[in-house]
Amino acid sequence: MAARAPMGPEPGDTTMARDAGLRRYLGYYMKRGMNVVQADLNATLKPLGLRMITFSTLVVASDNPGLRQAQLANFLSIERPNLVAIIEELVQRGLLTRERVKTDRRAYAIALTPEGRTLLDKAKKAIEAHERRVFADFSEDDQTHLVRLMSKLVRQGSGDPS
Amino acid sequence: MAARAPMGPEPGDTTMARDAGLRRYLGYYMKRGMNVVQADLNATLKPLGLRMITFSTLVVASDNPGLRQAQLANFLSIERPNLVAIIEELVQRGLLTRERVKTDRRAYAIALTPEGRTLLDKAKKAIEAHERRVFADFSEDDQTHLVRLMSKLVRQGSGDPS
DNA sequence: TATTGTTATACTCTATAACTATA
DNA sequence: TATAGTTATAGAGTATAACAATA
Repeated sequence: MAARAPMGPEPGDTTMARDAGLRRYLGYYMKRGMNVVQADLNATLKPLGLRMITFSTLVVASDNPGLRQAQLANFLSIERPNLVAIIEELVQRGLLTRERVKTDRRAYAIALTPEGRTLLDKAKKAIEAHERRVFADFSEDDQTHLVRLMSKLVRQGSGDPS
Repeated sequence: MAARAPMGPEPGDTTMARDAGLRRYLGYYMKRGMNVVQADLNATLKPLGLRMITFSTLVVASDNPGLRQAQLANFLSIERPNLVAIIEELVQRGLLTRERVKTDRRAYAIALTPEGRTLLDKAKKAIEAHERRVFADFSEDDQTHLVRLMSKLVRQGSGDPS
């Protein structure tokens, strides 16, 4: 490394600033916090061959047996076209069934197979361990606060004045 | 729509569950909150021709004049290859300069142009309005809590026991 | 040998338009 | 005409390997 110049910062001098300018924004803190959660979540699900969206799909399909894809996409807040490959993957792996609805032959009813149930149970345990790990420093109050604050954001985003 | 069957839920019945199974996870609340913030942030920056990453790049470059790309990528928590196109875009638009470092001819020193400064000032004002809008329901205490909780996550993610 | 910036590449996530078959 | 699922496509975001120039 070159010797320090006798006066003033040399190019690339980083005596302090770094990301200080970004720490003025609440959104920056949220992004960094979310990155930590998401990285650990992905690492948690990887050994099970799942991602966040496939895990969520199994959870919602499990809670709403017989759901149609359009409704499933709606509950998952993703576009219908993007759900197609996800469903296809889970059906191919024998985790979901996709059966024609008798009363509407356009639609498919989605449901978990026994194998899907088994994997989902395992994944839920892994996710619960993941949350205990990532939110280890969170008191009960912290957790309540987090849910309250995030819910405020979601209400704000939906234009709901309640 | 078909008449309701006399007993039991028909396929696709959604009398209650929806995403209830996901609401057991703190990460789900964070994801949904983050989605609201990010959607409004992107809409805010779009008229200025900026994205979250280009805005952040201008902020950090502004606070650390003469920074090298590798350091910049480090501060922005992105991989060096992914910064190349971002810098190139901002240089092409006349917002950044990229000059060879005299003492190390491998490296470039990044700095804002006057045009970059002007746009950044405008973007900062837009982002501040965005944060007032999105976090409108947040009290001072809420904001303090949010920063504290997110910082706990970041410490957890970095393995920092402090 | 190691580092800076770069190229090439690939995978995920997301969004839209348009098609088909049904309703 | 409208809806369910699908196809094709395109844009971001992110990650890794490998190269040329320089240290």
